[in-house]
Amino acid sequence: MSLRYALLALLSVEPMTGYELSKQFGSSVGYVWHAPDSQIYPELRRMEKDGLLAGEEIPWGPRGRKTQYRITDAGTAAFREWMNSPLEYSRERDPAHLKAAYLEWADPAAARGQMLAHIAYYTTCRGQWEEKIHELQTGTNAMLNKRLAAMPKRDHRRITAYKIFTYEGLVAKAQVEIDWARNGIKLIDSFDDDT
Amino acid sequence: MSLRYALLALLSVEPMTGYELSKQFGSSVGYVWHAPDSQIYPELRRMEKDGLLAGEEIPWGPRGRKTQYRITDAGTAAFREWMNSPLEYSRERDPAHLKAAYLEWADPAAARGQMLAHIAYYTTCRGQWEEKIHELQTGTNAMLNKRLAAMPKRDHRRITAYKIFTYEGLVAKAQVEIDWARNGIKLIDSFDDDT
DNA sequence: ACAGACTATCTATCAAGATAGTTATTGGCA
DNA sequence: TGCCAATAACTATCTTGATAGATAGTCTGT
Repeated sequence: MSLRYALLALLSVEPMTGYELSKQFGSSVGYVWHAPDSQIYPELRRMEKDGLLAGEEIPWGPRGRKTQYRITDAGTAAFREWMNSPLEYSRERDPAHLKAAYLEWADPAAARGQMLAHIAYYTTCRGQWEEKIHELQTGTNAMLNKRLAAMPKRDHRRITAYKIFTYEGLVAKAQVEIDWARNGIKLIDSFDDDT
Repeated sequence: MSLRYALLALLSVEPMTGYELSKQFGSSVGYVWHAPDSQIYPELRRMEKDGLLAGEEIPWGPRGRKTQYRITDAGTAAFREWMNSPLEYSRERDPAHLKAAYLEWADPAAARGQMLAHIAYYTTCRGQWEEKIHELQTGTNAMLNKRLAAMPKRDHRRITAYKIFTYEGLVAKAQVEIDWARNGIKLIDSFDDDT
């Protein structure tokens, strides 16, 4: 159900087409929520049917046309309600840690390789998130600027701070994964040496 | 697909029935992988059909019977192969951080409540994981002792170390979430005060 | 003898997510 | 003018996961 709210979040800034939304899922919100277009288009239609969005067919060139979705009052209310309701925590499901618990089954080389891949993956994530923080701090984030333009000036600092807070949390998470995997390599090495 | 490998991991220690396995998902492995029995029973049957497990009907009381599954050589090989193959990282999907990015939409009280719930949830997790570490360190973990009994003595330290390493990673993750939410509360308070 | 908790298994349905396509138009550039 | 990348949208299938129940036998204690 979070896809629905991720879409409402984006459309709360400005109306967008399904295509534009699916692009967003590859950049901005994409860092906290990802979805392919094959999930987005049907969900948008469902949301329109539920009255959360209003779709408008707009022409695109001589023959082409596209549907731009605008959030309705009901949509805004639904989003606000979701924001005010507690989050349900679903059970842990963490393949990386599941595998780590049985690392003695892997060859030392493969185990090391997986730890390095873990480090590489989270290093990339951390880099992208740090870049986001930089954009937010320097006022060069397009989405944020659009959002701020539609909001009273006194809320600007608060809105920006929450975004930075979010990405800082993600950076910290990535850092923990990196540190953990580094310890993993040390551990693997220590047992590989004294064979 | 990880459910399959979580089951193989458990059955690599000793044969178990579907019921026993589903109990395990509520305790030991349950902390890194959870699944309801309605997923476990069909998966076990599929795995038997695929030759990874061998099921044996064993009587239980006068009329009752249960199926105990034992890992086959093909099952062991499949598990080892999974352990040696790199993990695919799926895209981020993190409702807590998604919500945090739009925290200005929530009432300060609700926002604070969610941060407190986040802290409470991860504090519970951290406690359980720390307890697991304690069990592993003091040799009081039943599953680990069974596994060690079936393994050459020289591997004992390594096997135990990997388990502890896993849970230490989980504890660190939980700690980061707790610290993050604490910062969140500070942030919310700072904006709520100067209204 | 019966209640009640626990063991054991199975089914059905639904939502969510992953994967891999198909179709068609636009707009820039060589 | 023709090619190609980008825009725009849709469809189908499959797997996974979530939720709620149905069924039946066992074991312990009163």
